[in-house]
Amino acid sequence: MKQDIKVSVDAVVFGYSPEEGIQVLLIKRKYEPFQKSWALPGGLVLNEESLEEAVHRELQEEAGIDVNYLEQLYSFGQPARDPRNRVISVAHFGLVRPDDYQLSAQTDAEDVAWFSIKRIPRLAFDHKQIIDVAIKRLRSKIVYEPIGFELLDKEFPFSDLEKLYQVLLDNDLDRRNFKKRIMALGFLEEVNKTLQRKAGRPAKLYRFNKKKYFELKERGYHSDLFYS
Amino acid sequence: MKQDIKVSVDAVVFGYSPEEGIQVLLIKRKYEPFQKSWALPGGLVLNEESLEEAVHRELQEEAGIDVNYLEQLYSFGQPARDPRNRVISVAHFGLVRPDDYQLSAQTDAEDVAWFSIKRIPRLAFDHKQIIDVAIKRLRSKIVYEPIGFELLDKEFPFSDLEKLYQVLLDNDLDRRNFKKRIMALGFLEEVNKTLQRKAGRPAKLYRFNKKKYFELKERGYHSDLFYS
DNA sequence: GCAAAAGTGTTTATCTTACACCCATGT
DNA sequence: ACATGGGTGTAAGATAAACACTTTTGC
Repeated sequence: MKQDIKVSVDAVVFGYSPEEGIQVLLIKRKYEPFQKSWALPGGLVLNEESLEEAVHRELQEEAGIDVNYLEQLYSFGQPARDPRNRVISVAHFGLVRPDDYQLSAQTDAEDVAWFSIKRIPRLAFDHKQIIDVAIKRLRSKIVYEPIGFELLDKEFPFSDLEKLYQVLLDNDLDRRNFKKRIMALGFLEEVNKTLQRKAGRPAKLYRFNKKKYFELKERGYHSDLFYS
Repeated sequence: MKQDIKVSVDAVVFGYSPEEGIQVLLIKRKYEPFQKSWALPGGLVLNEESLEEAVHRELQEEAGIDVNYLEQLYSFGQPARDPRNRVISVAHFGLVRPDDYQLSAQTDAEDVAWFSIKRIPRLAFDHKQIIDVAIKRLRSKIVYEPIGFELLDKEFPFSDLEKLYQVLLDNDLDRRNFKKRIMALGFLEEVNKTLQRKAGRPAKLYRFNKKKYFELKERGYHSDLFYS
């Protein structure tokens, strides 16, 4: 009757680009079970490392990336979720700017790639479910915490932010009202540059001032970004 | 280098009474480590049971109660949180009407009791931290989901709900505005009874209509109970 | 000069807040 | 009759929503 359960971590890492929308990072498994299936990066926790450390290590080992935002998502522990042994997975949720890294399959993975969340292949284990939970978390979190910025370039045109919110919340939002609301929050600042991506008028660039955000937050200031 | 980590569940079960405020269920440990310390009910997950089942079982075994609301809270996995082996605890968050049960220490616990969250004794392991996270979750969740009703009698005077929200959010709320908002949500219904607890005019009793709530929720209806 | 994307204010409607007195009961 | 807790509406202020034309660039 001795307990025989293993503990792993998995990471749902989201990226974004105005062309591809929201993407998720997947690896192709090198070994059984689910050999050659796409799956979330992750693996067993080592005896001496924290859960977070395990996630960072696995992301490094399997995909060669380093997220700039990470939080715990949920622990998945159904007895039958792994066909071999019982494995409880502490799933995490991460955000990264895809352009910051060149993906490279490392030791444990045969391949790594970004997939649009609209076209996710069949996945190993219960990883599809985990992604669904993560997407829900992303959608709900983005309305009350400024995590969207972690997905955009450090300096970005305002329209990127607009598109990100539209893609995530898929409601048409009024550009003028959106800008008013965001600017009223007080932590977005204009940098003195412009960017032109294709045609059209060049866009001013903006930057998320994280320090200012935390100052405002400290002062008991609270405001949802959107109520809709 | 084989993984040597155990998996446990712990439960932060909240109760409420208008006199005592928010209370948390604790047990006094029978065995080492932390023998005779107060601690959260919980214990190792069995090989064949789900995490939720483990929580229900432990609550039954240690305190003789059955919660009517339960959700996963967070997994605590710092390598040093248990002095013996490494144990990862999947903490849960539960709500119960204290009057529904007579607490009774069972096999693994020497004692069980409710403690006001204002007077929590020194606890075993990192359980104080876990409770802090749970309180935060309770406070934040009660503003956007009607979980408060799980803490009140099935039929309750409106003032109980008022007091619950005041205690939790500790802001003075306007009784008239509060009632308007709650009633506008459309899932609280008057039952045709009154209750008199001490002096004063007898209070009408109300009931949370869970079915109506889920109907409204299905229809894409969303509304925060409070923004403050 | 026209297509493409960025930039920008005002008015109206809705929602939130502030506020105070009367009612029904027990003692 | 008074103390205790329960019940109730309205007006002012704040916030969100609706709405469309001009600007700057590349081709």
